[in-house]
Amino acid sequence: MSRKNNEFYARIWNAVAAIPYGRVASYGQIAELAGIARGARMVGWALGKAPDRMTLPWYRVLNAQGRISIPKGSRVRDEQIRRLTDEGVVVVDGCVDMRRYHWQPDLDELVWGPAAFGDDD
DNA sequence: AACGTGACGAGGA
DNA sequence: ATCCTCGCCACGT
Repeated sequence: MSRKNNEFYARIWNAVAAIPYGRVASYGQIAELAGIARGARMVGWALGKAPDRMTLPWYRVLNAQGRISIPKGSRVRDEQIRRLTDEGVVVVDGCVDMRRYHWQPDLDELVWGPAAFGDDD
């Protein structure tokens, strides 16, 4: 913040806010959506500084492997698992099945557009 | 200006 | 599959 990059954070938060309920996205994915290629690390950093993290679906952001990146023992990690589970996302040992919950904007549009429902397989 | 840091990611051992 | 190393980007000291 303090710098013009404030807009840069806004984009990240905006991208995070775009993640649909019950779905998850990776840091790298959010970075790209925010226009910051390979800026995955920045996403996590920005989320930590998010002023409105209470209303932001930060918990829907995981690493590319579908694994929660927040260290164990952290109160926040526990909250993330709790919130995801509350949305119907199955979390096992801090891991989520990306094949099932990964948010794919393109596919999402394809699925929700026509008439199908979001549950392949 | 330089070096270290982090809620990352890809690739090699 | 797990562990380690290196590359990335922007920030903090």
